[in-house]
Amino acid sequence: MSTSERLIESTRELLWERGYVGTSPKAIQQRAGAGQGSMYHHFTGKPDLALAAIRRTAEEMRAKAEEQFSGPGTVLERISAYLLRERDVLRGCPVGRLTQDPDVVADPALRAPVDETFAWLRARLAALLAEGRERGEFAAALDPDATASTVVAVLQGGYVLARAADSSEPFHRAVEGVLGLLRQQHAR
Amino acid sequence: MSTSERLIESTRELLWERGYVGTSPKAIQQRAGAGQGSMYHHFTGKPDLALAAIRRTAEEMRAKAEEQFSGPGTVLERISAYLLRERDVLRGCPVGRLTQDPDVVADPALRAPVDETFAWLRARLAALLAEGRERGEFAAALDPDATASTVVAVLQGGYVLARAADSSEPFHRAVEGVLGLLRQQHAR
DNA sequence: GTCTATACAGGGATAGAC
DNA sequence: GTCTATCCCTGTATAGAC
Repeated sequence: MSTSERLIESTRELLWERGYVGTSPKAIQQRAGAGQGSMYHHFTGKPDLALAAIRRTAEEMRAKAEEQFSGPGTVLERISAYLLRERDVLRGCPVGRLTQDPDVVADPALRAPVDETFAWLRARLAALLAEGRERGEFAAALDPDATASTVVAVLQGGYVLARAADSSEPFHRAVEGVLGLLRQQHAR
Repeated sequence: MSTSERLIESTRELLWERGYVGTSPKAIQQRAGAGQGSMYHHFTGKPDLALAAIRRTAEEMRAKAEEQFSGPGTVLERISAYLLRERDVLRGCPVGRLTQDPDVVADPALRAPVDETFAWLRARLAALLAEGRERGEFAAALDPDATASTVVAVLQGGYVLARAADSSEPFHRAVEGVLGLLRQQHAR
């Protein structure tokens, strides 16, 4: 792996673990096994490197979600597969955590990939839910847009609850809860 | 207001805005209009002051939630009142944001108030939901514990989506979505 | 491309005067 | 109780040699 690759990967890890404010160029260099000179040769500075890292993480997150969304089964089955997918719950969401970083949110360039990721997720889930409703899988009263946001929020909030409790239990509860509510829509 | 009071209040604001890592003693002192000496006279250091601030914020959050929970109306009405309460959405949750602070989560003393707050919230909502089910407000199939976690997660995740989009819209969508799902439980 | 040297502000705290 | 001085480390970079 090239030095610039290693720098990006190290930055991705550190942003996930410690956020933007908590990640120093020095820490990045050490983890990547690169010197100062290398880093400032390949990137103009911390924001530039962070941007590359955030873009890649966002892209990866969308790709992984799409795997479940375009998988086999009914809409409810695909949404369940997405929600129940193996996740490193206590580490939280590498994209969602950035929303708590004032320096990320304040910089339009850094916030953009985060914004786009959640916008895409919500739209994709809304389309799925609308398709399910069309097929009679869900009650006509179900609001696809609102419910899509709810589903994404349950995941993001589930991570928060898990980290607060230092246990993945509340995350799984929250997912179970929203799936139960969706199933009731189904069973009517 | 006493100096020590002002230090705590300034810390609360800064923790909310910038998190633990992003908040320096110097910034706290400046906002409080206090010198270094004052701060280190009243508190042993940054963690000590943060603990006082976090405790107070957590307490306040529980008190505000309890206002809605013990208010008038059916269970669904009280939960709706809680979810629809006026909130400063783009600022996020002052307690939930701490879960993204590695230094807070790593320190049992700092994490404790955060943990207790969400544990209390989930238990309180679960009790309400169980009461509603008992009264026939909700389907017998509703799982109070899981649904309680879902409701709390929707709020916490709603904040994440709002900050990502730099708009309170996704927050309100997510709330609307979960309320819709709860109402369907009701209308059956 | 990578290294080392250098710079300078800020973080976080202690010491001692008042 | 509060103030100022001082301390050492880290953050974030720039400069220039190799």
